[in-house]
Amino acid sequence: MAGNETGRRHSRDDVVEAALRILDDLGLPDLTMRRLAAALDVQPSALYWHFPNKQTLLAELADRIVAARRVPAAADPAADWRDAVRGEAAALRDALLAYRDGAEVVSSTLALGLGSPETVDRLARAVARGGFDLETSHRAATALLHFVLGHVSHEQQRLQYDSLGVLADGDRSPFDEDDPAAAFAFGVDLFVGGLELSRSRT
Amino acid sequence: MAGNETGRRHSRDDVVEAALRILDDLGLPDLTMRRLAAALDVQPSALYWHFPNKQTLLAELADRIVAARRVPAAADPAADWRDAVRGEAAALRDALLAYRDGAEVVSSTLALGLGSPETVDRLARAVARGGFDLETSHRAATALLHFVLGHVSHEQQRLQYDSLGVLADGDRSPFDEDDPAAAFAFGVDLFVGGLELSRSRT
DNA sequence: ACCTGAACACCGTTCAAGT
DNA sequence: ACCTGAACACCGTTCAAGT
Repeated sequence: MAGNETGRRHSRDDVVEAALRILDDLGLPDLTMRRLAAALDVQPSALYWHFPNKQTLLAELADRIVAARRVPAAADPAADWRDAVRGEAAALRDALLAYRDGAEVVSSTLALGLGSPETVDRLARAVARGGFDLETSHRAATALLHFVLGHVSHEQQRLQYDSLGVLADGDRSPFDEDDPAAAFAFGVDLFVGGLELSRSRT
Repeated sequence: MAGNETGRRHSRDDVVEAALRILDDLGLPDLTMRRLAAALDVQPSALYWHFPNKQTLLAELADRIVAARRVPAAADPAADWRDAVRGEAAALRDALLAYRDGAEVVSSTLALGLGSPETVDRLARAVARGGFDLETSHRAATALLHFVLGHVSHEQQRLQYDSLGVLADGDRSPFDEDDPAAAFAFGVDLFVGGLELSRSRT
């Protein structure tokens, strides 16, 4: 149950893996230091030998979640920059969806300035292949990232509600979306289109 | 200190106003039911006569924060739809910035499906003035809303860091932005441009 | 209509001490 | 190198009872 069958003590990696398991099984609100410690059969204080605090642990989880994303086929340097941007965005969405509450975990550590800048950098590089300057690429990338995180957070929240059966049929807010993948693609295309237009105007 | 100088007991409105004061003075993490009760000179349990739980209280705060936004001059039905969208987005940003952690409060209640759909509806109506169908307007509005909330959350997070003096000079991540208002306008224009392009293609 | 008092079941974090 | 034991200073929420 503790992910370590030999009687040995835990590594930092054991802690992270147990945390990811709790996150995926129970969700972010139930990922507490005390529950994590119990899953590892140690006292809560033992976790503070591996991580200075919970935020740092969450940042590590966020990094692993986004690092697990596939490299899009559109990363092919010969591919059109629009497809590169679409591919990066889709890969990011998939990675966030791979863990329960993944978008929230990544959002929170991003807001705190923790976590690596890799995520926004990759998006910015895809945009830059359209010939945009650094600042434009960067601004577009952060705007797109905000959309992706907001969209997937919302998507995952609905998953939870639906599984809890909280919503009576037809009790859904108009803010909800029947086809999340299509709504996502539409949003991404809005960005791509906006960039395209801004270029054709210079 | 309790906002009620007569010896009378508190109304639901008193509770909300005290909560908004704590939010603005101390921030969302310090807005606890116990602290709120102390500010009103009542026991924590007293709050549960006015609100069933903390989430409902936060939803009320979120509604008040967004309801306080000015109606943009561009709401003039004769104005260009692009300016209407820009105006709504800017008014929303201003409203969120008016309270400490305003964007986070609104985000959290939006994600939970609480709070009124007014916010996304207003944006959707502005978009619809460009002649887009209902679904397109709605999708564009939610995408734009996600950008606005993500952007302002990040902006407010940085305000907090700066005021705490946590960041050594030049220690800022490339995800940060020197001119938030310009970056915001750029992001909004990306949306507007994308919509414009999508229309010119039909 | 609005609140008290007391309790329940939790949190994250620190720190001296142990092996 | 990794963990225990005990504590500190908190949380949100419930519920019977009071005025």
